[in-house]
Amino acid sequence: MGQQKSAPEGGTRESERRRTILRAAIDVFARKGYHGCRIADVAKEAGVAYGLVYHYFKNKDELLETVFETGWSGFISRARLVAESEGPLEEKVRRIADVAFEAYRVDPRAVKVLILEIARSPAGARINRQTAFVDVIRLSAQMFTRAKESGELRPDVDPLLASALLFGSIEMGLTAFVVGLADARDTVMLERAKAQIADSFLHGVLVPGGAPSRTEPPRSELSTAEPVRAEEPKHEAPAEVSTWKREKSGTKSKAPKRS
Amino acid sequence: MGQQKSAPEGGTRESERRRTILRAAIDVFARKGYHGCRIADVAKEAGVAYGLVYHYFKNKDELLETVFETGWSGFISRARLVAESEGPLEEKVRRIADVAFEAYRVDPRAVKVLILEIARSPAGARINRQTAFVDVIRLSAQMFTRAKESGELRPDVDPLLASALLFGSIEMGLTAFVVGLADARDTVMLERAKAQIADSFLHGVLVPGGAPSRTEPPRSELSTAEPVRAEEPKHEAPAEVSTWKREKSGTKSKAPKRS
DNA sequence: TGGTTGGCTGATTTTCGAATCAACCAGCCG
DNA sequence: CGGCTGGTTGATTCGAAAATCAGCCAACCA
Repeated sequence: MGQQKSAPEGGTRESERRRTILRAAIDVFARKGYHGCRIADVAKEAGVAYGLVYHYFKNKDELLETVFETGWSGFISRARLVAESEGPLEEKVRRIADVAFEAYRVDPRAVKVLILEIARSPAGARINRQTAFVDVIRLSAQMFTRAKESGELRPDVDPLLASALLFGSIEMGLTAFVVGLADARDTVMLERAKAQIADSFLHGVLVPGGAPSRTEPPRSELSTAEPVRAEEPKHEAPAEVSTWKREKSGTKSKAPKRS
Repeated sequence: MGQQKSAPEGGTRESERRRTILRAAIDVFARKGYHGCRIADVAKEAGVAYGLVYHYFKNKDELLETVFETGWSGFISRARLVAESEGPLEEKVRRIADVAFEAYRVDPRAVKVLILEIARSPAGARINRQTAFVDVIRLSAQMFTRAKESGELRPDVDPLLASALLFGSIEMGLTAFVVGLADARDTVMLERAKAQIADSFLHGVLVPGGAPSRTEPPRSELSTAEPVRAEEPKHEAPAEVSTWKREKSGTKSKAPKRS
C-alpha cells in the first residue's frame, strides 16, 4: 500500500482517477448497497481495472469510509456554520433543513448512501460513523442550549433531545424520498417537505409568543399556492408485504443476480 | 412463515429450540449487525450446533426476515389499533409514542435491530424490511388524513409527510438511547423523551385553538406569498465539498478481529 | 534510443463463511 | 430388545468475492 503520493504535483491527475472511482462507488452503493456489490462492480462502473481500486483504497471498507467522510464532512461543515452563526433560532433551523435538502437535490445518490448505508449501519460501531452523527446532534444541541439561554426556546425542552428530533425529522423526511414514498422529482414537494419539517418542528419548540429579542414574522409561509396535492402518491407498488411468500427455494436467497 | 410442519401440537416443544435460536439471533444482530455476524455466532450464542440453525431456518436471510417480522408484527398491530381507534388525534399520537417506547423498554435489543436494520434494503428488494416500515407510515398517514377531514389537523399539513416526521422523531429519539447518547436506564429520561416527542410534534401540527369537531378551519390560508424566507437557499455549493484530502494512511479498515 | 519510473492491468491466490450432509443419539413402537 | 424416527451435531464442501502480485506500457529522462 505504500503508494506514496509524495509527488505533490502529479496529484491532480492522480486524484482524478481516485475521484472517478469514488464517484463510481457512490453510484454503485446507491444502486446495490454496500454489501450487495463487489469491488469488481465499482471498477467496472468507473471503467478502470479491478486492481486499481486497491491502488487507491486499501480495501472495500476504506472505500465506504471515504465515501462517508467525503459526503458527511460537507454537510457537517455547512451545518456547523449555520449552527454557530448569529441570528434567530427559527432561521437557523430553516437553514439547516435547507442544507440537508440542498445536498439531496445536488446529489441524491450520495445522500441515499449516507442515509441508507451509513446512518443506520450497525457495523458503524467500530468506525466513527455513529460518532459523526452524534457530533452533529451535539453540535445542534449546543445551538439549542444557547437558544434556551436567550429565551428563544421553551424552557421545558431538552436541547439534546430537541436536536435529535430535528435531525430525525429531516432524516425521515429525506428517507421518504429516498425510499420512493414520495416522488423526488417533484420539486414543489421537496420544497414543501422542507418547509413543513422546519415549520412543525419549530412551532412545537419555539416559545409561543415569539422570541423576545426578535420580531418574528407571523408563522406561515408554507403552502404558497398549490393546494396540497392529493395525499396519495400512488405510484410505488403497494408492496406485497404480508404476501411475501418465502419460497424461492431453488433460488439461492442471496443476491440473485449480479450486474 | 408458518410453513413449519402442519402438526400444530408438537409445536411448543420444538418451538422452544426455534425460539432460543431466534432470541440468540436478535441478540447477536443487535450486537454486531446482520452482516457483521456469522451463523456460527448465532449458534454459539444459542448454545446449539451450527447445523441446527439450518434445520429451523432455510438460510440466513430467512432468519433475519423472521426476526424482523416477529418484531414488527407486534408493533404494527398495536400501532394499528391505536391509529384506527376513536378519539382525539392528540391522544392517538401520544399512545403511539407510548407503544414505541414500551416496546423499547421491554426489549431494547430487539428494537435496536429493527431500528438499525430497517431502511437497508438489499438491492434485489427481495426482503422488504422497509415495506413493513412503509406500511406503518401509510397507516398513520391515514390517521392524519382523517384528522384533517375532521378539522383536527392543520389543513396545510401533508398527512404522509407528517406521518414520516412523527416516526422520524420517535425513531431518532429512540436512537439517541440505542446509541447511548442518552442513558437508557434513566426511566425518567425515557418518560420525558416520550412526552417531548409527542408534545413538540403535536404543537406544530395541531390546530392551535384545539379542535372543534367539525369546523372546517376558516384559518385563512397563510397569506404570504413568499416573503418570509429572506435569505433563500444559500445555493449550497457543490455537495461534495472538496475538503477531502484524506490520505489513506493506515486506517485500520477491515475488521480482522472476529469474536 | 535505451533505461527507469509508476500508474495501471487482470489473472491468480486467499480468505471466509454459508450451506450441506453423513453420522449420532434419544425416545418410542412392535 | 432391536429397529425406526426425527431432532441434533459439526466437519466438510464449495462458491463468492476480497486482496495480491507479477508484470505491462506510456511517459519521461539521459
